[in-house]
Amino acid sequence: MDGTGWRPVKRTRAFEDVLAQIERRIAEDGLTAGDRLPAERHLAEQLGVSRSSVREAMRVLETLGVVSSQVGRGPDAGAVLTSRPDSPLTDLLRLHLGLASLEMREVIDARHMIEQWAAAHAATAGADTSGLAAALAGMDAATSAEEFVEHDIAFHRAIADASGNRLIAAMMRSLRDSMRRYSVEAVQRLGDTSVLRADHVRILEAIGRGDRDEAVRAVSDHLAHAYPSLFR
Amino acid sequence: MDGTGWRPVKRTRAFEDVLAQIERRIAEDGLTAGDRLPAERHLAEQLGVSRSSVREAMRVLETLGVVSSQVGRGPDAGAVLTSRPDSPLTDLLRLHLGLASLEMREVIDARHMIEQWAAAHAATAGADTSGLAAALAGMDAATSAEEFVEHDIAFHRAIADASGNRLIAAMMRSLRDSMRRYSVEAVQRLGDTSVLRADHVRILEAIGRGDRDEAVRAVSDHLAHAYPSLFR
DNA sequence: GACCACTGTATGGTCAGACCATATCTAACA
DNA sequence: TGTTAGATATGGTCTGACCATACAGTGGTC
Repeated sequence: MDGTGWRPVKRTRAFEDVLAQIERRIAEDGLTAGDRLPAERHLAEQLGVSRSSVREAMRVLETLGVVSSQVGRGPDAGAVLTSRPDSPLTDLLRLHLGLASLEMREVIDARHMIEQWAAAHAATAGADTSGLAAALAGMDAATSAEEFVEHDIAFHRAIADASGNRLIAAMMRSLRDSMRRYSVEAVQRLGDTSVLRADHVRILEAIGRGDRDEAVRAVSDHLAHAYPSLFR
Repeated sequence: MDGTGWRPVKRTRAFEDVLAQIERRIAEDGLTAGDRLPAERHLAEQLGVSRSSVREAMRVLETLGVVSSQVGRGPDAGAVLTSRPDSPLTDLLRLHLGLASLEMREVIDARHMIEQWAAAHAATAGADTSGLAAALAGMDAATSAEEFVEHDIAFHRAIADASGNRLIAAMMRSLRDSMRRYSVEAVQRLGDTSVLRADHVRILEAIGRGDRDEAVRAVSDHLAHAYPSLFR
């Protein structure tokens, strides 16, 4: 004991204080996407820290998809609150895949779970399937694996968006984006995409007529065809 | 036209270069959790940028749960690669809930999806249920809603961990952490927790005897009891 | 030899101040 | 009225300094 009072292990860093203050203000003032934060120099003065610390906090918020910074002057300049949960999720997954702290198997399992959920909800909600049809046409017209995958992504993305849950849709987009390269390789390895095409048609039709169970089965079969090595 | 050649809209910022370089090195050198990054000053010199820019990149990586920084000297000091997808996910969800860019309904739907998946896989895998039983005992002994929720979180977390998918388990933990406050209110509003207890016992037993379908149903019923206002 | 206190040093954390690039605003001017 | 030139506020970057921390070494003491 030192008799001077006690200090817990962790000192909070200056930028963490800034983060907490900003988060508090967001909650208290009810700030939402589109609202502006004070300029870095003003925040630094108000909070009694250096501009560097404010900037580090800004980087964190930007990384989390909560603010976006523009230079210059005027109503659109400075740090503006945004709402982009996708790109942080994508970065997160990509980096952790790179670090080998996640295996592709786990990512594909997660995708399986989300795709089934989204297809079921899209079918139940009687979603508009014109976007799906357009993506399908894009796949038919594709002349390279990369191009095919782009439209494939658009197809599955449309299902997720149609599910009506923005969080789950964001997860879906991030998963798909972070495994884009792997998908291209999978398509190249497969060579023939006619099986995938048939799967897509089956999914589209099941959703179109609101057949939930068939939509779920179709998605499941589709993933098994696309990544045969990962399914027993 | 200015005749001097053309410049695309977006200039990359210095810290973004640093990020790209570090990510490249992680991929090329096959760095994984536990490996150290060069010191900030060295990185700054190697990459030809200021230390501030390196620090901003570090904040980003730290936010994404990829590095962790320690001061001091020795083998454990400096920036060390880590693997914590949980805390970034939690921060992400908490901030976006605060920003009202996500609704609680969406978060609970996502939780529903993940809980069902995890319960099904835990049941199929014949998971050890001793952790679940311990959490159940903790809930029985709890004397406040906060305490109850802590053990409740532990219970559901154990199911997610038993599913064998680290990504999905991380999603589960993050979802649950970000809605901790809401859970406490829900328990207080409910008053009597005997219904929840019965649900937990039912889930535990279904997983214990490997009854996948019953586990899924039990989880679904449980969430309906816990958040009655969000289920039709 | 074993232990302990002191000093050195590499690390991240923080700050102050300067300058640049950019985008808008303002006022003078034609 | 339209245009242009300057003023200004913003983020982006750099430099250099100093602090706090925690280990590495060094030397002394027992």
